Parts: sequence; C-alpha cells; structure tokens
Amino acid sequence: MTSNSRSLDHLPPLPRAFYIRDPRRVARELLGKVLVRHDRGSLRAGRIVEVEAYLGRKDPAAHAFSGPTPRNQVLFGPPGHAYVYFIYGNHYCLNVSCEPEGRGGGVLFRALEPISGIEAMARARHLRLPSVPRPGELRLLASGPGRLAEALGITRPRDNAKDFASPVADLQIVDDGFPPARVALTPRVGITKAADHKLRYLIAGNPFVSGKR
DNA sequence: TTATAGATTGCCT
DNA sequence: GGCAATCTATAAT
Repeated sequence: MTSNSRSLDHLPPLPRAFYIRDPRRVARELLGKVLVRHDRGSLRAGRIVEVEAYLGRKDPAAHAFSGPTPRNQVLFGPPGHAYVYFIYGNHYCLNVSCEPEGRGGGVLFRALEPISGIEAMARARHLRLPSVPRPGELRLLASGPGRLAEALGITRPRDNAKDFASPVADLQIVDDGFPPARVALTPRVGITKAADHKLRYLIAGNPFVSGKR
C-alpha cells in the first residue's frame, strides 16, 4: 500500500472502455484498483480486494436475470455506471455496470482495504477506533458489501446511476500503479441460485476480504 | 392485496 | 452457531 491521498486526488478515473467487457474480466482487473469517494474537499478511498461478477440475463443469481425493471435498469444502460440497491431492509450494495449498453452484466464491490479518510469512514460506520487502529479493527470499516457502502456514504437516492468514468464524478475508480496481485476464485457469497460458479474474485491472502477471520 | 425471499450485519447464547 | 432487524421487489392469491 503506497498511495497517499494527494496522488489519489489527481489520478484520472478508469475509462469507459474498461467496463465494456465481460464482467468476469472487469472483476478480475478491478482487484488492486482504488475506489475513491470525493465529498466537500475531503476524500475516502480504499483498495479493491474483493468483488463478484454477475452475468446478466443468463445468470440466475443476477438482479438482471429477468430483464430490465425500474430497480435494475442501470445494469442495462451504458457501462461504467453505479447500480446501488437496498437489501435486507438495512444495507446498500454498490455495483458497476459492465458490457455494452443493452446487456445486464455487473460487478459487485464486496471489500476494500482502507487507504485514506479512515476517520470519516469510521464516523459513517458509527465506530470509534483507537488513534492507532489494529488491522482487526480496520476490517470493520469496509470488509463486506454493506459495510463498504456505509463507510463511503453510498445510498441509492444519492448514488444510483452515477457515472464512474466521468472526470468530475464524486465516485471514481483509479489505478495508482499497485502491482497486479495473485487472484483467488471462490463461489459467490449469500446466493442460492447458480451457487456453484466461481465468480467471486479476491486478492489471495489479503486480510481485508469479507468473512470471519 | 398479501406473502415471502433476499448479492447482510451485528448482537445473543 | 442462531436469529432479529427492517425494507422492497416480485410472486402468489
């Protein structure tokens, strides 16, 4: 982890072309990139360490499986846009749309390794961290899709349909030159349909992936 | 109109 | 390990 908030602020967002591809390819290549939330001069950022691919209309576990609805229409729009949904009455989850317009592929963001804006993340999560947090405490910030969204202040009313590729977006994904990491593949978490497919991508050995320690 | 499951989390035993 | 919280999209009546 070599980034600081100054450099993150000036890196360009990943281009739209990055997201046009198959969600499996996008998911794999998102690992190691940095998800950045800008607000009012401050920023919160974390390295993407865990994602899941959802394959659109051919994937029974995907929200896009049954075709476009008011809820999921962003998935069928142009690539590189935020699809935010509310789940279990408590949590928001953040995805990015993939593939060319008209197709429903997407990638779910499941865990970040916090890099910057840690105090703001802790406030958003209603946590009190010691001045020198231990890794086990930092994990509580953004290890899990609901936690990640809460840490970055992501909600459907605020963020659904936002364009990740816009240079003025307050939600961006940037490449800070972090070297490619070893990728592990597992089945997706918390689903019942198509549960045997290995479509969960994580940085092997990274302590900030979701789940119990 | 009513019922139910859901891409989760945190607290309880 | 079990389960309640708490909303919504979708299925069933």
